[in-house]
Amino acid sequence: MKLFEELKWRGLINDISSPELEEKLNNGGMTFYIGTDPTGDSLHIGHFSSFLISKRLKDAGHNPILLVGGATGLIGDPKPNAERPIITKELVDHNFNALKSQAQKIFGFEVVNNYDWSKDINFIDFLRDYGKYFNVNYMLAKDTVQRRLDTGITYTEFSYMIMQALDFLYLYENRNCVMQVAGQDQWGNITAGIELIRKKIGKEAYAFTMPLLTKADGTKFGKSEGNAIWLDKSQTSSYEMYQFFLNAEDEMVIKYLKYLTFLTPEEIISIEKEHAERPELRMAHKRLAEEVITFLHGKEEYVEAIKISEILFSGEINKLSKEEIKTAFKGMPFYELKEERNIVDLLVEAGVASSKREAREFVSNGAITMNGERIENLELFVTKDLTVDGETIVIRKGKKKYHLIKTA
RNA sequence: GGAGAGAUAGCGAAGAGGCUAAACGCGGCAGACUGUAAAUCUGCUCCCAUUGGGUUCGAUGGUUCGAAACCAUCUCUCUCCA
Repeated sequence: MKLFEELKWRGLINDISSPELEEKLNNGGMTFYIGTDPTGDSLHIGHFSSFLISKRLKDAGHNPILLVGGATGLIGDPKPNAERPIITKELVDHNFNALKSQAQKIFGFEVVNNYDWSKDINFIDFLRDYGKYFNVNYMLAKDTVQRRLDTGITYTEFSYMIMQALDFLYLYENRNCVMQVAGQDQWGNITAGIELIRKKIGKEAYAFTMPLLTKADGTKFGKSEGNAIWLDKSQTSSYEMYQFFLNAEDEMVIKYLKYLTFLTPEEIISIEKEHAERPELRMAHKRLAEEVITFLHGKEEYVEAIKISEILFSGEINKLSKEEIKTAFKGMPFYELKEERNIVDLLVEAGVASSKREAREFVSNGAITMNGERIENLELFVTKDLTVDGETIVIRKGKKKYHLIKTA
């Protein structure tokens, strides 16, 4: 399978700037860029899918540049319904450095910052040298702007696409970067760039976008119990990530395999077949988790994640040895129990519940187990005698959320 | 600058003086059923509390026994006009 055909098969191509891109992609040798804004200080699973595509292109002989938007991050990409709050330069700076080091560590990409070439453009030159190439009517027609016309959009965010177009132009002229790859929501910004390059220097630039990865119900992919899945294992442990993929909806799992792994089409097709026959075994989910965790955290972490999962879901925590407990919960944050506590107070203090009211609700619902045993007594007094190994109490809320209590 | 409309809990959206801690929908969190899935059903979802209490409806003042609702001023948003 040639590169383009494979990308298409994986469902990674949403829009494409021109038909001749197919051949160019297959031939290799293009320098391209993919961008993200430093709105947070860590990469999450959403970045992962788009950065992986860069890796795929790199492996096929293209040359990726990762742009982290130190300048565009100061402006804000228009969201569908609301203006973004402006964030401080210090924060953007901090986020930039964090994302840069993560991206280099995980993917090994060259990282550039659009602040470097945007910061010195003065307003008059900007209007004379670039503003003349943007027709407001054309800008208004963009989807990102259209959607904001009745809720309002400031000049600042309206200008975002110009900044992104300037980036493309700059990289084209200075780095011979002829292609941009991004999520489908960037299409408007990208075509603004292609247009600028054509008008200002008379050159042809290319781009394609990938569909945004969603869950089966169309909502955002990459959240678990309200928390984002981060790529850094200190923020999202391998165990949590394993659980995230294992819990993925059946109807999406094959799509995720295509998006998020380097398994060959043949392998994925055979997994799909197996999954269709025995969905309850969740072979596809397990393979997905294996591929992603191994790529991000390494084989050892993956093995560890499985081990922890098996122990926790066997429900027989009280049968574990001290050593096994240690292994299972290695690296998991814990709450230190200093003195004896009523169960309700403990749940709040340990962060299991957010208020006593909620803590009572959990207990009366039967959502709380302690060392594998369901707690239903609101008056229960938690003492050292309740530890499973002399120092640890394992609290489970609901089916999947675990908390550790250690006694001093 | 002028004329209208609006601002309600995480979001959307009712409410037009006491029955309102505020309908309904979404989202979120639990429970049941399952395969640690989906769908479905049930409960919870401002804060603290065992009954009960405390703070809310853009902001600040006021009218009233009593205001999210009425009045005044202010802030912000949208639509239209020049």
